[in-house]
Amino acid sequence: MADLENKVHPELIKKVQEQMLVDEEFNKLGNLYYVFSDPVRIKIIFLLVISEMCVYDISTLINATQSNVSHHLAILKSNDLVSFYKKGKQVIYFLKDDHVKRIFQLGLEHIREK
Amino acid sequence: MADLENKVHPELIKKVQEQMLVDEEFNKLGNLYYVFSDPVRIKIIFLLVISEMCVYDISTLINATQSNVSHHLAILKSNDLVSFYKKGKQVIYFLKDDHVKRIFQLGLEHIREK
DNA sequence: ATAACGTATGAACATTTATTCATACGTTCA
DNA sequence: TGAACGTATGAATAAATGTTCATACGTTAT
Repeated sequence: MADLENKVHPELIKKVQEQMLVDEEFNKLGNLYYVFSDPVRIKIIFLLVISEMCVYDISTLINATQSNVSHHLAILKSNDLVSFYKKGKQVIYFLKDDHVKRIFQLGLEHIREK
Repeated sequence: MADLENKVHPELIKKVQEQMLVDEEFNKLGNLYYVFSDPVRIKIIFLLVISEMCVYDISTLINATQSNVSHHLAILKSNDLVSFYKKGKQVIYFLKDDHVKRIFQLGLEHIREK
């Protein structure tokens, strides 16, 4: 009988392979968290957790240029985390999904503990 | 009285400013999610959610080079998401914190819905 | 002591990313 | 109609990132 202590662990390998996700799922997960990974985007998410908001207010609150905020909102939009509606000249953005709020809050818990 | 419909929204600005996080917290959040944002690292996290594991097994299971996995583990380690112990020649990595597991699972729920 | 094994690390390169600037688009109001 | 406002977009640049390769480190077994 092979000395499993000193080799790869075949029983573990097998167990994991049975539940392995497909690459496309890992990529989607990566994209989702990528959106959260930038300080400017996290700030935008933080704001939208509190309330829907127009681009100008977002720019003001996080001290970023309007252009920069627009670029980041485009990323949030293309990853389906936000949607928007128009109100006169303004574009009001809001979170599409409650998961976004929950992921944000879990992250906040994490960095605040210890 | 100013026409608030067509200007910045001062009452919203004020409300948000009262709960605004400090920049350091936003940066920490960004770093946390950054770790999740790469497909290779997400795969590693997925594996460690299932079980602690040595570097060689991780490399095998996700089809990556040992060097690549080591580099990514270093990132996970420096961001305090994993820890490790040694067992002979092997180094066994494990998740330090249950939040990591929960964040992963929330993300998975998100991408699977709809 | 030396070889074999599992892991870590540094350098180099190609790619991706964020920010800024200039400008265009669409809506409202005069 | 034209000016002002709010927003979007493309190009350019600088910086950050991921992967590979070569090699070093530490442990075990001969």
